[in-house]
Amino acid sequence: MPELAEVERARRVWAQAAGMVVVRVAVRGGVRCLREVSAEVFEKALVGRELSESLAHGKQLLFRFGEAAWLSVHLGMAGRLRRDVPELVPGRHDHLVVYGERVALVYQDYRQFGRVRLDEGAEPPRWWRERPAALDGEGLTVGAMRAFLKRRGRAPLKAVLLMQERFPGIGNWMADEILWRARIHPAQPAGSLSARKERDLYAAIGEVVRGALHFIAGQGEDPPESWLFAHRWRDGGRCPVSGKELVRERIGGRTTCYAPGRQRLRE
DNA sequence: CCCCATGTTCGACA
DNA sequence: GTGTCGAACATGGG
Repeated sequence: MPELAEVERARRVWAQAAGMVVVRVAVRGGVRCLREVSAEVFEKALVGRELSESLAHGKQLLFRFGEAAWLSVHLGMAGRLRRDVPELVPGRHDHLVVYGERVALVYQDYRQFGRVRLDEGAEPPRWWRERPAALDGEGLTVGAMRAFLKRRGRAPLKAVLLMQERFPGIGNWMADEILWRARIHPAQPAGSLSARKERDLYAAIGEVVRGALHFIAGQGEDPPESWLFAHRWRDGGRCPVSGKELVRERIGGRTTCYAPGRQRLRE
């Protein structure tokens, strides 16, 4: 689930409990996603503190407890955040539960590709302060995008769009959606776009990001049938514009869906 | 049993 | 050093 819009949705789930005071923390020992942080460290940092801030950026989540404890969550491939009852007995995949009087905040992740960390300090951790420009609003400029594409000139665009250092929050389906909308073949080398195609790509990034946030984070529903999203995993799925059969192929190390004809490789 | 999965990282190799 | 690619991570579903 977790690309930028699902991550924002997850943020809102915990943010609903803003102000709750932590009474207890439960941690599953020895799980990969909690790595270096022990139960005692979580307890010491969180108990008695209130959930004071909830932030999301790209695929990163950051929750502040009290003044100086920062709990960060990356959902990996299968992580989810939920609220549950304060009597909750953690299930097999509930790796971290932060209990308040009236609610429990749960991090669950059956594949354990996610990651939870704890940082302390009056300011957000360094990695957060140095995060790349966001993709909604005016954060990413065409110039910055173009420079990045040139630097990764020979790599397929599909792979480049997945690079979080420049396109934070874009994942497999959003990258496909963006290229489909911009009518660019996913294997097109990043450095080979015409000025016009660069503008198309830039516009498509903005549209897909804003649309995904609107539908998924805002409304809590999937994007409409007019998006590639609704068709990409169906066998025999067809391009919602041309009606032609979609193709699935491995490009840039990931399964990629595109509409041949609409998205052609060019010189 | 085999293959696949909305992600990241690490080691091998050019 | 730079850049790319596949495997590995842990689990479940088809």
